Amino acid sequence: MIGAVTESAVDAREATRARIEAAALDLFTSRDFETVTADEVADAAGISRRTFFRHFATKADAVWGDFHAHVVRLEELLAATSDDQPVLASICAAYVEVNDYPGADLPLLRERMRLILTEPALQAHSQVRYADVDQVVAEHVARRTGCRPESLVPRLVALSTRAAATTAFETWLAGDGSLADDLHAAFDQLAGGFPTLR
Amino acid sequence: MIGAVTESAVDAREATRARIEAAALDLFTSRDFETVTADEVADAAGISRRTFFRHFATKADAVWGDFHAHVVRLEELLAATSDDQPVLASICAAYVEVNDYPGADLPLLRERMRLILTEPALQAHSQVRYADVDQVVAEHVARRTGCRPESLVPRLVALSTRAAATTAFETWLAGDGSLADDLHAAFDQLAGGFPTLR
DNA sequence: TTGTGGCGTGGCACTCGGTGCCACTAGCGT
DNA sequence: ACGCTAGTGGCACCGAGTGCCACGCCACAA
Repeated sequence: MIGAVTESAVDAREATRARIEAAALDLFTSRDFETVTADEVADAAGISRRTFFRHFATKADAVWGDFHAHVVRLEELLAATSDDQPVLASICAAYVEVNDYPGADLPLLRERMRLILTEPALQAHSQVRYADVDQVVAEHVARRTGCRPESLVPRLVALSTRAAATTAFETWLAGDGSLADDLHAAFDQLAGGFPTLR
Repeated sequence: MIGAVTESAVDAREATRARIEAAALDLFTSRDFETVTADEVADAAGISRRTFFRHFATKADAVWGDFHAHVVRLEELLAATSDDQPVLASICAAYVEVNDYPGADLPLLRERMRLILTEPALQAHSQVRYADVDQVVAEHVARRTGCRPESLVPRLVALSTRAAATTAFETWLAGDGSLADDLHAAFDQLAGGFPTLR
């Protein structure tokens, strides 16, 4: 193994980060998000309050794993799509792929999403995180359609596909099907202009 | 003037509320939202910090006028729509109607929306306010389609029409056309399943 | 072995948003 | 004149987040 010693520092940092994340999710699940203080999470993770905020800029951020990595991955998936595929289909496929978790991680994902979608403070915070996703999607649409990312169609596609993804998460949480199926169902409705509404 | 005396109490309350709102919008416009403290807004409005938080639960709430009234009005407009009209058309019409401001108020609306759409803290806060709108729209769609408001189509229509409205506000802010036109353009794209994307 | 420099950490003090509590005052009806 | 009510200001408090400093640990060089 190369540099096993030098890795230890990084590993330790990642380990504490994971401990904080686990402790936070645990506490936020057993009680309301707002009633849990940062001190309590820090105590449960065995670190100081100050260190908690060195690992996570916000109490809310402890709920989102490494979300930035997901955004980057989504960007790569979109960049790799073929131009033959319809734009909406490429976005749907990318959303499905980036949310393709191994079965063992699904309970964790459920809890995360339940918190984000139901706790008001987290729901508010999500808007800021999702803004990055919107920008990535809008740039992809702009690339495909040849217009600016800030113009109507790219922005609308970005926001409404995210609406589809959010709705899919809602129905996934309420039921017991697969997330991929729910995503496809929502995207089909959207791409078809809501056929069931005449 | 009729009842000038008895009205004075209510009028005074509404007047201070309006003063706070004006002072807040003024300060948030001239500087960043986050750098303006509640104390400064209170001082500018000639009231105490404590009183500020009696009129507005949150610093962010001072930016939104009487938003609850708008939600109620939207609900009434949706309830009054004819069943002959396609669902999306009725929602579009309601959005257009509820955002039909007199020309003199447009600069104010522009400033409000610019803040809400660009300042991260306000963008996050907006999610909580818009959740009420989503619920009202979802219930309307549920009424029209005969399914539960929490099911896929009502929720997706609610979230994606709000996405359309948000996008319309973005393009309206960037350009110099009418808000109604931008709303119609966005809703047309959405209802047509994004025809320009093949 | 002995520096020495970097990095993660803990503790402290501070700002600011938001809340509960109490006391004061002005207007109103009796 | 009396009490009632509603709006207000002041105060103390909590919790999120930040800047600062000092400590300890580990790698690396002499």
